[in-house]
Amino acid sequence: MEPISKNLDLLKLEERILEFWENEDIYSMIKTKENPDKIWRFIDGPPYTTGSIHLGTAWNKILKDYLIRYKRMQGFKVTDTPGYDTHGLPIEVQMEKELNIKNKQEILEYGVDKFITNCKEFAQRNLKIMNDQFKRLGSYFWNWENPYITFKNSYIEGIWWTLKRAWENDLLYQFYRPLNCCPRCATALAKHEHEYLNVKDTSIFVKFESAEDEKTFFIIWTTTPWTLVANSAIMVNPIAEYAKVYIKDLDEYWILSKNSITFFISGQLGYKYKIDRDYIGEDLEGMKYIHPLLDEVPYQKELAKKSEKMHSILLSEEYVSAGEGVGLVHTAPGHGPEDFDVGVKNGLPIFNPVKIDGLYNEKAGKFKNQFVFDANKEIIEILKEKGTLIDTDIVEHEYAHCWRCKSKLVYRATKQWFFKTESISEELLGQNEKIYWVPEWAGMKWFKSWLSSIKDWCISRQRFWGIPLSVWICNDKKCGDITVIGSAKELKKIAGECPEDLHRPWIDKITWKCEKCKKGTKTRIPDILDVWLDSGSVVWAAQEVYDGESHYDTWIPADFILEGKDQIRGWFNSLLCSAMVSSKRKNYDACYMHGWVMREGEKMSKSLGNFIEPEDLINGTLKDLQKKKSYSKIKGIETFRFYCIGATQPGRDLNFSAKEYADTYRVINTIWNLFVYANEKCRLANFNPSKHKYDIKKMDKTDKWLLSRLNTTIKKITNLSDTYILPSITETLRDFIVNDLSRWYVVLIRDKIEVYSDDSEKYPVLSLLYDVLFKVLLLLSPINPMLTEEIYHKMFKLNMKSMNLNETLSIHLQDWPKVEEKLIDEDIENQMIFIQELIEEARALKDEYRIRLRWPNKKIVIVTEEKVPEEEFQIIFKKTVNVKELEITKSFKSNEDYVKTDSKYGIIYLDKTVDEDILTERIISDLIRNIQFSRKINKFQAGENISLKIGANAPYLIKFIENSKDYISDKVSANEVIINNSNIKNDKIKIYEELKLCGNKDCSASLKDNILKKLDKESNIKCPHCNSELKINNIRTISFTYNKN
RNA sequence: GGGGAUGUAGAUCAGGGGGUUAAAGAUCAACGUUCUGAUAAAGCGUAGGCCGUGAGUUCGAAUCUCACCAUCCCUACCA
Repeated sequence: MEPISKNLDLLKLEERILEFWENEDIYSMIKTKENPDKIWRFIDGPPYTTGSIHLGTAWNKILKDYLIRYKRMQGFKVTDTPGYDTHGLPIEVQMEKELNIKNKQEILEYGVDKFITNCKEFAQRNLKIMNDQFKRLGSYFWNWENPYITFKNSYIEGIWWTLKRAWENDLLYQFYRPLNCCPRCATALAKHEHEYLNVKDTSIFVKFESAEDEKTFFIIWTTTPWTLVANSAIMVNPIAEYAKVYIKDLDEYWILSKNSITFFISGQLGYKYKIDRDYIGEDLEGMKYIHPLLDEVPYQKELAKKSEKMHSILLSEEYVSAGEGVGLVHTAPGHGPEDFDVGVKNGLPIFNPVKIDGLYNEKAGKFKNQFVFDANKEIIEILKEKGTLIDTDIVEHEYAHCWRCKSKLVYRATKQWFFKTESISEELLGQNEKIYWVPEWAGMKWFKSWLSSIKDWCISRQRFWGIPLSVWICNDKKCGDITVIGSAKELKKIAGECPEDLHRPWIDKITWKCEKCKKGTKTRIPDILDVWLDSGSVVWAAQEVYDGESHYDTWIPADFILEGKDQIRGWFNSLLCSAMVSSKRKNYDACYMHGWVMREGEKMSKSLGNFIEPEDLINGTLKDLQKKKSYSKIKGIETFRFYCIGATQPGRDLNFSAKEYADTYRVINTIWNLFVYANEKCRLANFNPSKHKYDIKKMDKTDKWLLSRLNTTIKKITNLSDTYILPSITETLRDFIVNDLSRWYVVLIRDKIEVYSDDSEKYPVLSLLYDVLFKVLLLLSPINPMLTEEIYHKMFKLNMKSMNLNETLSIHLQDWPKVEEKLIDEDIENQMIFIQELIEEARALKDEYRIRLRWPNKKIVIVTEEKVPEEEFQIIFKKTVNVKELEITKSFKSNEDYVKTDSKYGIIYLDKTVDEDILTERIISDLIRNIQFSRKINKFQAGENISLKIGANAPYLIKFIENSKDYISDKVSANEVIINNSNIKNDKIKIYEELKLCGNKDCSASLKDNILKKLDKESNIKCPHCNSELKINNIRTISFTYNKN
């Protein structure tokens, strides 16, 4: 057994262990050990390879790492393949920044092939960096050499398989409809890519002139003036009340909802008015108006010819509420899903004059090539000039933005490809019921609610760096036949060729003669796929990485996945949807959802400057930690590992606080100290685990209690791990190690295992402690893999045979400890709790009467109705409270010798009287304590002998010392004790100390420096223990001296 | 607008399918003190809470119901 360093330097320790794992290739030993028949199928949700990881990513990987390690120790073969999301806007946007490219057009000018190559390199570069960062977290035994990467051909083929299956299942279709598009990225976006941000917009009230009645206007309100260009109709609610109102100030008639008359006309505008006539909404149907921008947008005249209903009032009960606004809703079917709905129902042309980059096209007339949001102002100006603008308002509302570049999105009708997820909503909900969610509400509330309002999933994007849609369409207009390709092999078969790299632009070159009409050419549609489909299909797309074969149809659902709450609409959603559209079954059985890492209650973000990177913790460079000196030691990642696993309930945000993080370090330090202590005791005793054994039959109750607690703890942690209740694991383990082991068991066995102890139990107890500590180390190893590896090497590795276990090079080749049910004894645990409570109360009572714990008392009487604890627990009580006699009874008659306290278990009486024996023990224990302390200050080793000389200035003290001579020499390792009849002089050659005692003989308490200092300055100082007045000339002294070493 | 989570000591959080008990827990911080050859460790004690606010159900509510307020999140057609 090697010594363990008293100083815990986690930074160096971690680096050493990581190097050891690397050099010895522990990972391949783990893989060799795994049982191929018992698989725990875990799927890593892939992070984007956009840069370095932050604390939230670290948290995520550490939680996963805990379970990977745990399941391995339980004998599972674990799918430990990490993944990286490499496609999509996140990377394109970053790449554009790097290349100083401002928009899509510039990419085309730069060259798509070069751009794609750049993106791939960028992804690979970041992947390597992130790989190293994850490994540094201690999440080391993963298949980092061979992660699944979404840009690989084999992966792309997996996604094509999804498309083909969805096509065959009739769940893939193309459709023209309004969708939110990002004008900067020039692509359509799906619902899960919208980010709602609060913005202030100018809203306008506009009057549309009636085409039929003179001086009559329809009043509408909108926050998006730019959509007026494409206005096609006005909607009203058929059953709401409307009115035609005469506006005296303007000498004209307005039609609007009755509700809005008062607040709007007289309230907001201050006009005098008179109601001319009432309408019910349906009365208004078919009334015609003149489009307010007819001169500027001449195409509107063309449109008017296409449908009778253009520029007229339509009815919609669903989308118009008369309680809001003015009750008439401006409708542009090309710019809103509801407008679209109503437009289609009424046979209106779907007019979208906006290009994908947000600029108007030529059909917008005067506004051609203007950016829609810039046009707002001009439109308002024009309306003002025409006198049709009634009023403007600033409204603050939430508006959808691009998740990557934060541009305001533009609703515009466009032709896109969709998965029919809305139609399978019921099935999705049904599958969700069968998923085991932690926390339960993540699935049964959040995800359920998401799935119930699910819309068809728009999967096509008008971009470059992504998986190309494997859809080829015949360019013959009459034919238009569609082929969906499911693999590279299939493509080669049908087209005769297949590019080496399946990305754009190479894939775009693949065409073939239409096999249906024999005239046209099949050409690929230019779109790429929504990046969320990439990761959504991982279960089969990464099949090759998982087990070396591509067999998409036979995929097996993941046993477990774990991600943050943003994945409800992200990965959790895309996984389930892509499995359902392709295979009509679910692809994960259990799902753990965690929150986000917050900092002092705020979301961490680069813009707020409260962003923490794992390196800040590892190197101890976090400012909050440098502020306090005692925090400056906290380095490395092990503290964070322990902290983040237990810091918060499942599903809740982790509010990172430097203080709590530092508190966790104290726990780690206590655990370390515990092992240092045990290690030292074992070594001093020449403890040999294969020779010295404990025998369960001969054990006392304290030891049985420890084994019971250990097994209770193993059982609990095993249960928590199996049911994925992660946060309670560290709490349970901490409680056992710190409270039961360090603060209680070690205190009880201290005397037995001291170096000078010749207790017959010494070696059995050491053996038990050793055994329990090893199991603890195993329980801790998935949480703190590096710390435990170090201790394993120093203390346990060479002795594994003695515990009937194989000696392994790493602790991570050991198995999870088994619960020994028969050792769990509830009665013993309860009795111990009971006696601990009593001990606390009794100690508090001594404390109240200023009786030091090392001073014995004659007797304690406990009056209680509770069951009397067994003899052994009473012995523990007597020992730890330091009392000679304990009586537990149902009734007791007290006298003036006793003081008492009421406790929740009964009344505790303490005999506070002092006789000669008690007094001797008091004085001698104070003396011994002082000698011990002095030895320590002067750096004497434990067990190192001294030659001691003691003197005192009172005969009774001399007598007591004489009587206890042997006892003293034992305790302080003195091979010689000389007792002097008077005080010894300080000769400065030897170490000299003295104790000042209270002059009250029955007290004789040794006085602390602060009391003595006070006594020097002022009179009327009372002894804190006996309350008698202290006088300088009455103070008694014991002095001692011993050789320096 | 709709939905959800959270609200318990100075801080961070447990608990809570109503009630053995007059008394609501933990950890950290504060204060006091003890113990100690694990020693830049550890223990004990004290103080600190109308369990967000207000109603309701009940013999009895921190716990169940409703409303409201606050924080955060999700969702959405604010036209």
